[in-house]
Amino acid sequence: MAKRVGIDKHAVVRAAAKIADDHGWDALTLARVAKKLRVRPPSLYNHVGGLEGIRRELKILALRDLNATLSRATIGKSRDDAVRGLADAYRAFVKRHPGTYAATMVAAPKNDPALEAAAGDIVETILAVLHGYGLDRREGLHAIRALRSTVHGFAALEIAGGFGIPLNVDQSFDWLVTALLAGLTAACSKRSS
Amino acid sequence: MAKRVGIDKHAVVRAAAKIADDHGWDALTLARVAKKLRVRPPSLYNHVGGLEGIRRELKILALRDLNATLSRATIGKSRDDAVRGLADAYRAFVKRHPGTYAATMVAAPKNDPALEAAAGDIVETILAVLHGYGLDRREGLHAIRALRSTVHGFAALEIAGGFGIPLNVDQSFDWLVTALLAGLTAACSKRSS
DNA sequence: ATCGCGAGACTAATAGTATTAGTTAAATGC
DNA sequence: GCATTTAACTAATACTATTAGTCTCGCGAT
Repeated sequence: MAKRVGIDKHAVVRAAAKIADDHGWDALTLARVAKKLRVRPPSLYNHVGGLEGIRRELKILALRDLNATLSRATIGKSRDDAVRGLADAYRAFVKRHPGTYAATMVAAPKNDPALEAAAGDIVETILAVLHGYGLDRREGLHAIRALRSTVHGFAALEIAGGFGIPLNVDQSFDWLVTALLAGLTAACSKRSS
Repeated sequence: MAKRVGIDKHAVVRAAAKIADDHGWDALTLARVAKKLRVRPPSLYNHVGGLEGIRRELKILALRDLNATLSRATIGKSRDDAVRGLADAYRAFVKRHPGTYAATMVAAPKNDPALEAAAGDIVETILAVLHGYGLDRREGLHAIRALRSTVHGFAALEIAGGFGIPLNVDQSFDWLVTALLAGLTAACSKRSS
């Protein structure tokens, strides 16, 4: 028999990421991953916990990659510059890796330390970006949620084809981020008054 | 044989909506819909075009229901009041009908007049709400995208369990809408200057 | 009232999915 | 060099959607 093809967990997850990005989240099946790796589907169980396991691994990978991307996009910047850099990087990541990003949105079971750590790191990254606005912790958390909601919502609608009208999408995104920055500045000045 | 159970397309779609809302979008299968209607899966093909057909019908239903909800929430209001009413109604709809709402997010094939009409109606509704700000058409379309992105993003993250930190979610939503209103007002005054 | 036919249910069969159990051979460790 | 572990396999099970073909109920026309 053909033995020791030489795959490991990392190879499985990378193959899964490529399939999800190239053909959509729904195309991510064990059969397809196995085919790409030139292996029979049951063999994958030696490396990952079935389809659910692959999705979980992919989610962790996606959160880490996203965090790395966001961190890289904000070094040396502060306040509005940093927020714009973060927003642009976030949106670019989603457009570049739609399937991988979709993995971050699937509901996950509780008590998964690796997953929670990866998610928490992103919160930390965004919190650091917002630090320059001098918001207190409570306002900062509201602002994080607002920023995530805004960018996620726009990117999600964009890749779902939700923007049918022929109007420049980059400009719309810029408009949205500008509006949010105005709100952020307003919250900032309200606090300092 | 058991004949003439008495189901029609509408009954199928309603059953599908209930399943999606109660057990999640992924639980929407032909087998499950058939079971709920006390019918064998192939019988459903007499009323809808398979699973894809059910999803399409559900998407149309969802868009119409959402539009009706949004319209109802904004009558008699204008400007910030109307936007807040719209945002609250949108979020409430998503929380009340998560599966139905998920149907609105699935990619659909082009050239589907019923679908495009339903989607266009929502754009019209939001555009009417934004009319009070005196934005030109281009700004208005940017604002629509911003508003949709914002509310969709927040609601999507909320039902996906993306807000793990113990901080009042209603307050966060209010914070976000307020920030967006600040941006909207800023865009409005910039134009009138 | 009954005949005919279409609508709407059914059964059977196919193909694709994940998953588990049990097997075998290759690579690794002593 | 031998034993053990690892990683592949095959086979089988239980889902899923879907198509084809059948049957019968009920309605409309005669």
